[in-house]
Amino acid sequence: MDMKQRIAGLVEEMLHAAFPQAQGLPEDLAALLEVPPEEKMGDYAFPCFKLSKALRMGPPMIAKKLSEAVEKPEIARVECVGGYLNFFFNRENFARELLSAIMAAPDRWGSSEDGKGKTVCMDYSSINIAKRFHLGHLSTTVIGNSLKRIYDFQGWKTVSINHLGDWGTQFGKMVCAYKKWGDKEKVEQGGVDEMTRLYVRFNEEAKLDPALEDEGRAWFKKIEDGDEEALSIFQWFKDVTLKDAMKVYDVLDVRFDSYAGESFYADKTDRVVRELEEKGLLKDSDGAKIVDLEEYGMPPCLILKSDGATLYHTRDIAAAIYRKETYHFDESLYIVAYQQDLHFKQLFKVLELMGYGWAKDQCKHVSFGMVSYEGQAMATRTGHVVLLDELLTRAQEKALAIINEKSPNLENKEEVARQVGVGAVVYATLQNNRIKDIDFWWDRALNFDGETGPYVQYTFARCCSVLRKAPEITAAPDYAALTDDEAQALLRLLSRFPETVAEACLRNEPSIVTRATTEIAKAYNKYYYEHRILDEDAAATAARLQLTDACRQVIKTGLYLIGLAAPERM
RNA sequence: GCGCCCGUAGCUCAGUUGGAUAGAGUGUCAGACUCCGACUCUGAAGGCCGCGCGUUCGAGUCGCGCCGAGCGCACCA
Repeated sequence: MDMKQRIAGLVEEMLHAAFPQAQGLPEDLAALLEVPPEEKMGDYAFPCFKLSKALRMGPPMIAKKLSEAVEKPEIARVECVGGYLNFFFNRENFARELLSAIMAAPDRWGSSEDGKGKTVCMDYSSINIAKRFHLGHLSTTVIGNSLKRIYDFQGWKTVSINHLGDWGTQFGKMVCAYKKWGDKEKVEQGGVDEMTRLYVRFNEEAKLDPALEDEGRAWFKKIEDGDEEALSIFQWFKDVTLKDAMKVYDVLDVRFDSYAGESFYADKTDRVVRELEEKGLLKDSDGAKIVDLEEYGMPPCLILKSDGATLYHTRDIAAAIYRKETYHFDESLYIVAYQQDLHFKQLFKVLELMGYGWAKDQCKHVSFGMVSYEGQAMATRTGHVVLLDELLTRAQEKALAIINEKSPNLENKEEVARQVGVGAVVYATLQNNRIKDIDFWWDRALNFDGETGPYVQYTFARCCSVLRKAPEITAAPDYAALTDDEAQALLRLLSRFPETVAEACLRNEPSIVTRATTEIAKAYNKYYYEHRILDEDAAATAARLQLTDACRQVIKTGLYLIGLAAPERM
């Protein structure tokens, strides 16, 4: 049931019939087909401009010649407008075929086998140990989560990796501070906040007593060397941080296959350095070891500090190679803000220079915009931040207040409030192209009107409600009941959903799914408003219910793909 | 200074191998709906698509140059 392909086949037949002698015509006619800007112009349009040269004829004349060539039952009529050939579906036939195709496997509509046998690694969320989970981490987390679901739906094997930021001298200082002034109870209770307090105190005291710095570094060295005490404290810090983070991941319904972070690669960097050395890529520069990237127009990639310590790049090179060797990925995505564009360009180039050709076309930096708070950059130090658990909590409270007002008798209010409140936040994050910067304002974030997550969820609940109220119908659906403009507009959107999901996957752009799902919700609400679904005509009602059911299923899929729940009542 | 990215309605944004009269939401104003869920629907107003030049039958889309904003540019991650 791919109308686009069928129209393309039809155009080919028409071309043969009208111009049997023609040479040099385009191969892929489906790629030329367009969706007209307005519905009244038809369901698909074939622009004849590109044929003009080969046929030595003006586009309008070509359109006219073609339109005389063929008749088909699934096409009601063909119109020539300027250089366009506009196809109008046989509406009843379209409704019948499309709904049959969707209902054959409703929860799979939009899925594909494009990624069958292929593996994709995706690095996202990647939180730092001993730091609060704030708004700045939301984009990577929800974009990654959505892409995981989209790739999965397209048949890929997905490996989601939370590349923890758990390496660096600050952790030595933190352990040192804990040994000096820490309290087990307080850390258990206060979690990340208590660790931050210890770290801040360390830095303050180190200003007065510079010897502390050396002590902190010594503790990090102990972590590196696997000292039992240092390691156990550090591991405990990690556990406490992750426990906090898990609460947020649970609320968001986000899962990872791996938590191998920077420390995991600490013992894999020697090999990287050795390999770079052997391949003659390493150069000394001011006591540090670098890979010179000047001929590629980039600053050098720093591999070892002058004190011999590894760097971000070193561990990322090790991680990329490890992932390739462990998962044999066909694609490896890094869902990280655009600030790190250069970092990833350097990383991929160095891998390529090392002889890992796959880095060039399989590793991709999926970058996204920055988030600011009321026009200013967020800064933990000054307290100008939006903490994620606070945002999610407030959104849930707002949702609960609305539910108490509108649906006081709802059974599982708390759970629905979570789905709707969190849905509003996640939806807003995935609504625009990911490259766009986001400026956060509380009033906007907590507004559930207009094109929002709750609007789409509401439409889903409305579909469920109609289906619950429907009587048992044995009559076969009468698809002639779905030939009106509103039903057809909705059917068109449903029919294009599969190509939309495929495009979102190809472009690593969840917002495409967000918007397509919203369009379907809008079209359903308009249909619902203009037409009575349940009436005396059983066969017509059956058709309208099937449309409602198909719509419900596709909205549910769309919501799932961007990481939102679909409550049946709200 | 160099590099990357962005600039479309008051605001937030769609618009991708160049294609028909540039579209949504929001806000403003005006309406509809006694109903299968009023978190619904309709309409109006609102545009030198940052500016200029070029390529083309055709440019919001491609190229070049400018202007403006953001990000980045070696021992943090």
